[in-house]
Amino acid sequence: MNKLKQKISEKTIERLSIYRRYLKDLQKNGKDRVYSHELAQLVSGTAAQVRRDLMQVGSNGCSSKGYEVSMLIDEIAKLLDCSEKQNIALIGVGNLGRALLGYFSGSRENYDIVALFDNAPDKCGRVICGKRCYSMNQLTEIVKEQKISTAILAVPAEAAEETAQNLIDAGIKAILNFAPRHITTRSRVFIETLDMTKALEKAIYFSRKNT
Amino acid sequence: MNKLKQKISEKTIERLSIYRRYLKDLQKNGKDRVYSHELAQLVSGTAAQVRRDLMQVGSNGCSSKGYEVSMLIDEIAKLLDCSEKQNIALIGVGNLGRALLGYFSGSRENYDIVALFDNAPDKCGRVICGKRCYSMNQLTEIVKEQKISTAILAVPAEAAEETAQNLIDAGIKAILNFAPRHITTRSRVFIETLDMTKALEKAIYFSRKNT
DNA sequence: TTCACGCTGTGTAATATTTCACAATTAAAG
DNA sequence: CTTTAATTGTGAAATATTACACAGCGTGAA
Repeated sequence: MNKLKQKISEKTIERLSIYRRYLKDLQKNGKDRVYSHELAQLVSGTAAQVRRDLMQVGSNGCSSKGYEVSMLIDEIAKLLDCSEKQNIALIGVGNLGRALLGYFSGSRENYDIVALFDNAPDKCGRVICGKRCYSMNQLTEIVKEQKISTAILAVPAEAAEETAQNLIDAGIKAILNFAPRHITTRSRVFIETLDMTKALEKAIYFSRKNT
Repeated sequence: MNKLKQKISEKTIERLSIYRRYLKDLQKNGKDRVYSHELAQLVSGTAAQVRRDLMQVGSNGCSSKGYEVSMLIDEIAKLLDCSEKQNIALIGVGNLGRALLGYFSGSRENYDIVALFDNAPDKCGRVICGKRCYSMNQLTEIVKEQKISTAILAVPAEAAEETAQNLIDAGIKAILNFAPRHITTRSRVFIETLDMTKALEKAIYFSRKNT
């Protein structure tokens, strides 16, 4: 029934994350069923697209009653989440880094920032927002010790590439990069860049085109 | 020569922004020519793709010498930038908002954050990082007064949709949304959502899939 | 000049992603 | 039970995006 291991596209993974967040809201509000066209609005997509996405998680929609919210959440979790909680490192504890620390701290079930890294002497050694800050030369050690799989990179642009390489060398498997640099690597590490400058310039461009 | 007004895709606009940032670096370093395959590395793309992108800005590449850096920068600016500097509003002056304010302040030539908005009484009325913070009910007034075209939305998820609607009503033409909510609207306003939670969950997912 | 090389510009092919459209299924009403 | 209305799952079409491949041109060397 479940066609095992057809690779799921990045776009679908992104949408699944969005669906799940909304489904959890629905659950909180006591709604226990949902239709594909309701989810479609969330991503400015079509109902058919939603159904295709959900098929890939082994969907269990019911004709004319839609999908069961709690089951969908479970199915998506089975796909997106690892069985054990994922440990995340935050690299760079400047203004942006601290904001991200606050943003990602709290009620996350399946991942958590467990270590900070920064070379500034006034930061490393300290505990910031409840997390210990280490210097970069402890990276490999801590990554191993805490089984950290993923890093959030919030260092200045000039330091991004070198730092990313250090992360890769330390055994990190994925990087969420906030520095305005697209990082290239020949390794199999997954790098997702959230380029805020690019996004703002794009928004400014289309502010004039969408009359 | 320049085939007027074939619509340029969002993806191309994003890449152009990235090319330009790199080109400015090259210029600073005294390099005055660049090949399409050099730019291709930046976006993990192919040389052909870069050449297609550059064609759309009216490219002027020269066989066997590549593109002239300063001319490319000018051509891209002619496409991406407006003639006058764009005024930006930042909505939500929490931790993330302040970090974004720092991030986007400084040496930007073609846009600038000129006004902050937040309803917290300890913030509105004050000047933060050199920018005045207003309360949300002054929005329409200030947007008109300062000719603000674009807003950066950094409010909590619960407030995102309502605030976005207020922005649209006030005449904003584009929104860069940092709240973890996908905002739907029937208006022609351009909305770009930078969904950090989605991005992190995606990174975590692929940290396990990329062997 | 002539040749060889390397790069651009672009038609065409290939791939990825989304949408359409409809048979099958379920629920509910009569 | 039969009919009606609504929704799912999915093949096939449509669209969007990327990559290939090569003609043509400029450059530099002989």
